[in-house]
Amino acid sequence: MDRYDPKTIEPRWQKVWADEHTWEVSNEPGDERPKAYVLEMLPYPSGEPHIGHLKVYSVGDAIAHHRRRTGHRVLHPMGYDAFGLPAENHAIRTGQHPRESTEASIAEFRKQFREWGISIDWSREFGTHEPSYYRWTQWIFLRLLEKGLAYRKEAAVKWCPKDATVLANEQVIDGRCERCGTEVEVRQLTQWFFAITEYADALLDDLATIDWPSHVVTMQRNWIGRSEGAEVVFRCEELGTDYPVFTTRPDTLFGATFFVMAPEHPDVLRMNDSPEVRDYVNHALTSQAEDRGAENREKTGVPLGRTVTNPVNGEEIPVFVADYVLMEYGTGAIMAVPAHDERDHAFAVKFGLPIREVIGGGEDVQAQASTADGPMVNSGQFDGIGNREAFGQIVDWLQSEGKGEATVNYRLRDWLVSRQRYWGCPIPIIYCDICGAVPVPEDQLPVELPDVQDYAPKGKSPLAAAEDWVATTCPSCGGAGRRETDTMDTFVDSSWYFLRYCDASNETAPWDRDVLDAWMPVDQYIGGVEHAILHLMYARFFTKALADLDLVGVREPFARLFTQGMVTRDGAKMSKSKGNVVSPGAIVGEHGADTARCYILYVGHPAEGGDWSDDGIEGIHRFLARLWRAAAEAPAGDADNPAGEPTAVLRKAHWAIDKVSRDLGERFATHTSIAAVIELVNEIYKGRDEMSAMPEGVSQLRFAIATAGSLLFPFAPHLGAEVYELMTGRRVWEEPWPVADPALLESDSFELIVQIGGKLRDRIRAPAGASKDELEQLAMGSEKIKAQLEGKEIVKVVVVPGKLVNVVAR
RNA sequence: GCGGGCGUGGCGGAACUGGUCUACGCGCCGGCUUUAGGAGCCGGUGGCCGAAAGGCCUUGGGGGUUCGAGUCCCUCCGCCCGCACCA
Repeated sequence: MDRYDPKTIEPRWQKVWADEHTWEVSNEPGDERPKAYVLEMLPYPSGEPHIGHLKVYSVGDAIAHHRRRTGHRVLHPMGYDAFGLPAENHAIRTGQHPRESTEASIAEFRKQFREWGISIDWSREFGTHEPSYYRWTQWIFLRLLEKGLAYRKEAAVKWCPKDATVLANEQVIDGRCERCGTEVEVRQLTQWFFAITEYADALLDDLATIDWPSHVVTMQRNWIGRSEGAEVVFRCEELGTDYPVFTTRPDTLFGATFFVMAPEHPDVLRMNDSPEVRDYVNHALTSQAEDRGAENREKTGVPLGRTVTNPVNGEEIPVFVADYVLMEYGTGAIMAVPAHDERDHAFAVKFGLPIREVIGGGEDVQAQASTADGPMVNSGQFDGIGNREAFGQIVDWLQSEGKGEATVNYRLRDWLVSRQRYWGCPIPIIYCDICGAVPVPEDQLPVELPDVQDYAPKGKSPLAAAEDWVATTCPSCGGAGRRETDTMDTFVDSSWYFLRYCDASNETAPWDRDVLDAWMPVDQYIGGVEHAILHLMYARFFTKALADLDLVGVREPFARLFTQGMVTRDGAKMSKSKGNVVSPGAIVGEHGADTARCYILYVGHPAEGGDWSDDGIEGIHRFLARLWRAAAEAPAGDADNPAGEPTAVLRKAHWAIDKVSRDLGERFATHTSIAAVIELVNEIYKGRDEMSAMPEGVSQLRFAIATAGSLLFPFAPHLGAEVYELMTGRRVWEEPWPVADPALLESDSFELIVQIGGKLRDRIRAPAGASKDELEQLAMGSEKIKAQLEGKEIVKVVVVPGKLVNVVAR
């Protein structure tokens, strides 16, 4: 009883919250409080939680508690993104079923979350690998299929040879597999896709309707990569074929002096299949991303000995194959305008091709491509018109001639969702020789994942080995059928989990529409920036598609997003190879959950990376111990009615209420919130003897201690609850968030800064609430000021009430 | 290269609409307490000069706006993050 001991305090409160189901919220109508859906990104359960988990759930929990205590009905659930490669790779090494290792890990996560005292509604918990969940993942897949948003096609796709599976474009970083870093290959395969590109404009436009960090918005905007321009048809008379190109600069059409095709373009060899061309194409196809993508790389290419016709002036221009043109973007062929495009300029210089300026007033285009605006030149009927206007006029003219039209191009590709892996959600499709790809009927869902002996990928899904499972009957004709053996990308699982939480135990539907609409959207989403494109784009796409299917009532899933920074240790990134990993389990075991949670929120603004140092955590522990001791040793009294003249500690308590409310409610500044409570506790310590000596001081002291516990509760829930109960006998989470008394925020006097010409000359006490005139008189009455102003002419006097008086003199 | 962010003590970092720069913590120094402690408590701590009072300087460098700039503007330097031959 004489020492702060988290080992006894923390389990006691955890038991109260578990026994009373304190954090569960009902879906039944009748609760009139406004709703707040606070959600942290669900963890991927692998091994034990790491320090990043401690951080994200500490931040989210603080927000959830704050919302509850400001009168909201808070949904704060938890689940596990359980399918995925690491568990499967572990299975390949050890033979242990991925379900076993995953569920062991889930059990560990759950245990630690409870030990951390995170306020989760456990009644809504699930893992995405449970048939009762993925049944609905499959159900949604079939809805998308019906709507034409899921489809199967043969395409050149990215293949990771190490993981032996295809990858989505978003999972390829600099030509390498996002997971294992292996360079990806391109393969021609028939795969399942989701038509996310149909939502490209909506995904772009609706960014304006959500409150997200600007860098995430920018990343999504870049990824979607919308460009407005025109498709223009160049005809090759010799082959009798039209070649459309996409350009964002139709105003430069008259400056096109050659034409370039990507090496992958299917017509390259039709144009010219000489050994030289074949060599170039083969070389370009085999040399992969790393050198092809290299910046400012020397341009290479081969002339194809053919020409195409420029539709605006009938000019015949030569055709080249060159690897600076990408097959994936636009049409895989371009019109080259060396005067106004840097890349084309470099190519023209190297191959001695003409450079014709078509927009005047720019730089010397023979030396350098100009991108400046100006009047059109060398452009026939368009000469003299400003290029911006000419843009539209040329498009109109092309359209009327049937040689082109205005189009929009996107960088975004459809989402490839097939994976040739075991540990994922089976795709609910049956192939039949007669009926083709047939959806599994709804009443046969879920298509459960069968057990297999060997998880190792062999270029086809390990599921193919489960022959009893694969062989089935066609739901359409009753003949022999074979199940799809690919599984879905795990990002599909996490693209709708936030919807399932709303109605997690519904067995007849993924959710009830009324229940869903009552909770959605997520009001505050919290997670790492690493998902800025992948998860956050896919989840937005799902929400929009489901809205169009009339299954959800919102078009954006996450109204407000907060991205937290990475935790480093002593300035370095934590990694197993460096051996500098801090395990939350160890820290919590040593210092207690409250200390660990407060420290991680205290080391810096949560949006930025915090630096963990083992020395620093002692300071927080000391502070918590001081607060506990203050409560344990406080003289008896009444904490609710602080009577008498306000003492310094009472003012400090109100100041802390004001500060923490603002920081936690609006600025997410948990570190300065905790600093404010530390200051309050220091104030309590400083004056506790004299205050306890006077009767009204006791109640003010106890009020201040209770306030500290109350304000600390979102960050250190166990100690906050303990201290508050010691002072008031009540449960802090059932109490409203305290409101600062404005009258006590300011003291009755303050230190007035008196400056002459912006330089500090004197400090004097001034009464709070004094008028500008009174402050000015007071300042001018100061002996020091009088002395220094002697013989000078006062030009003007600036008065900032509550702060300073500045005299400008000459 | 393009877009965005940042630069404050020995360290992590505060500073709301321009108004006492360095809150809070770590570290360090001094003291108290303890059988002892790497435990606890109290005090001090931006730099330079000074016994002190006090003075001068200080938010990456330079310039500007202002009575007043960490904060706003220009410029240079440095770091971080995204995008990167996207036509």
